[in-house]
Amino acid sequence: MSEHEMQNTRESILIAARNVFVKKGYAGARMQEIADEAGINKALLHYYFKNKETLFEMILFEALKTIQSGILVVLESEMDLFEKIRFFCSRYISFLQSNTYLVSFILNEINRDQEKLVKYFTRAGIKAPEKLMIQIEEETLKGNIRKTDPRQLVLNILSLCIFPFIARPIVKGVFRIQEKEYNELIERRKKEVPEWIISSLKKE
Amino acid sequence: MSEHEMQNTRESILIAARNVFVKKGYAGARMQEIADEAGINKALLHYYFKNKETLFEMILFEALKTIQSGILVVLESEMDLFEKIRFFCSRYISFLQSNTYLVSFILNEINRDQEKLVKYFTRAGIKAPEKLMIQIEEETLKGNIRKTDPRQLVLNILSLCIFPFIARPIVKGVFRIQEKEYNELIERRKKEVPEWIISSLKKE
DNA sequence: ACTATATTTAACCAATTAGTTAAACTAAAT
DNA sequence: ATTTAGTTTAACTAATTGGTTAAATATAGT
Repeated sequence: MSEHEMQNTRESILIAARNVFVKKGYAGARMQEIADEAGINKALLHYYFKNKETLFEMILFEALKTIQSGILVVLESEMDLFEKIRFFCSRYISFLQSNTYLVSFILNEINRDQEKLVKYFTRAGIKAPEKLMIQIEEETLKGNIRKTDPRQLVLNILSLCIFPFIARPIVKGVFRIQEKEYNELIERRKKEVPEWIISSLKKE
Repeated sequence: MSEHEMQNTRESILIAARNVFVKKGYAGARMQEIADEAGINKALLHYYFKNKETLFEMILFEALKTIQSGILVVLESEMDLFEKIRFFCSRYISFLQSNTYLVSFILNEINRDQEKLVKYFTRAGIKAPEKLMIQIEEETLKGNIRKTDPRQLVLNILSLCIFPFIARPIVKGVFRIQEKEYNELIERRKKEVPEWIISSLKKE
């Protein structure tokens, strides 16, 4: 087998495992099911990953690095405040659209070992967005925006971007929205979320 | 044993189970651990609840009914729009403050059996808030508020109220916020969330 | 006192499951 | 041709776990 095919196998295991972990959570996931979904057998699965825990942790760590390098970096960039909010929200939602597993994967384990989870966050380079928070304080001082706790603003942005992905199955069920329509609804939020945020910042 | 003590045992099992399910999820929860946490033995646990699944479903159903009767009813009341938004947000956050287990409990199983979960929601009487959505449409038509998709507004309210409870451990960890301070931060949101929502509704 | 029910103890079973092992097979690389 | 590494098959083990059972004990209501 070529090194290329080896990468293929490895990759298909990671994707399979990711899917199973998302659907079943860590405790509910079965190594056999992961092997099946990857189209291989259990022996080979253990040949690549020595056990369930390291497999899980590798995926988690990859996921966090993806989040960090894929979007959170935007928060430290040099744009002005409103531009940054618009860019970030839109890009964050796009990012979650093409990485739907991410939220569920992390959410599933959020109550399991919180300390460990936070350690992984920091090890993946995820930290409070200092640059953005300073910008907010500056604009507040200049009187350009309403007096705002930067942490609340960040929390609001994250809430509005992420929650619709978390609550998707419930909202779809309760509001009787089809998958396609729900996706369109999310699509519109790329433009709307930043405007809602900004209108809450503007002085009345 | 009196009927009262019997109720006590039953109740302590439900609370114990709830805690264990929140921390470990359905698959990760152990009947032995639930028994231990309830201060009884496994035999007695099965004497009260015939198996893990029914125990879990009873708790889930109770939780959903609590949400429905505790807060969602507000959405169907006769208040005017802004008043309703203020009342609802504040009350929802209060409710989650005193029922912290609720969000985690539901979240843990959201990817497990989505159809079943939605069935439970409807059986608990949880449905789209027609009254509120009509109010929004009316106010939009009257030109009192910006043109707004009612479903987006509901989603925004839920996002801003619920997400801080979901993301608590991560936000605390990443922003280095202590439990007490985080609670104060949430406390402030009771007044602030509705104002953010309302300012996003007002015409510029 | 008698009954019915709550509770404990302790052993047990059957099924599941993470992980192991060893032998055989395949195919690329040298 | 030989080596090396990926892969399969198939059986196995050791531990865990949901659930059961039966006998003994406790206790409240009658």
